[in-house]
Amino acid sequence: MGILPAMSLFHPSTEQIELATVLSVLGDQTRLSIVGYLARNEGFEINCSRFLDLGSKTNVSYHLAKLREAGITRTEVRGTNRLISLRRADLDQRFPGLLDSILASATGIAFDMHEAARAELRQLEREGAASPGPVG
Amino acid sequence: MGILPAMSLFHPSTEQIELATVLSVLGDQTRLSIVGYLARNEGFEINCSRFLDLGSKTNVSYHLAKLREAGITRTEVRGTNRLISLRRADLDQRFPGLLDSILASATGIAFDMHEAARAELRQLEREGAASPGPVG
DNA sequence: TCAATAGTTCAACGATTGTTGAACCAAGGG
DNA sequence: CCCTTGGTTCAACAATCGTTGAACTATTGA
Repeated sequence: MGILPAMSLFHPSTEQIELATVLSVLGDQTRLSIVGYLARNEGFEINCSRFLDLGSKTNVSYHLAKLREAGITRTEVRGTNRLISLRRADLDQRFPGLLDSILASATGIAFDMHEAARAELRQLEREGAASPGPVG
Repeated sequence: MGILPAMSLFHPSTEQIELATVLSVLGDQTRLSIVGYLARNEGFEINCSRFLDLGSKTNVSYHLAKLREAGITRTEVRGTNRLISLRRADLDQRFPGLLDSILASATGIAFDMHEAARAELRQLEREGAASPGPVG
């Protein structure tokens, strides 16, 4: 329908991010786990499959869409896969201190994705061309 | 049925308060309004009827129960009515900074209960026996 | 004692949520 | 070119949510 070059995904602008929406979207263990993982791995390129042990492929897709539509994460299309990142700056600007206090409160929850995965991630970053610097 | 002196309402202990529950319960405009009002009126005796312009009696009762069961508010039975208060100390202990950042982020929302009501409240506090000091 | 007051419980409802499998689509790599 | 890989869309589902009016309970005050 659209004549847009590469159908990009919807992201609310910073101003459009709603507190009640952010809170209700974050009021879910799975999503909290995803956000916690993203927070501890900022600067790395995280794609959807990284969260497959939190649910089925469909399910992860569902939760990531919720996070994106709420303005909590950004999803950039990179070839055949999506890179997910926290919209930390935007959230900090809109709701100062909120994300940090939530992340701090969330420590010790199940988003402690098995170390195997994290090690593998580092390994991939190392041997892949990508540097661990900020995405984009 | 119970042999308890005065069937008190259920309140989770501080340790039992769950982050995801708090966030999802606060992810609702009506509840956010209630909590905002309670925060700006700490020390005053607030009863359920104070929130009647946010919904029907049944509805307010429903939301207040949600807040209480999540550990966000405390409800004490005082004669024929209930006094509602924020469990600020408990929340601060469990999730430091969280409540404050939410309240700060929530400013400017509809929980700006018409000034008439606030004036009336002060009036009642003044002419009633109760002092405006901390409840309890 | 009787009635008013403050609030809860109940049953019902339509709407939204989280989850799933099957089908689908869009790049890239052999 | 075909097929694999990474991810979305769809239809369906059971479960929970927010809302309502009617009935109910409990306490207080005349």
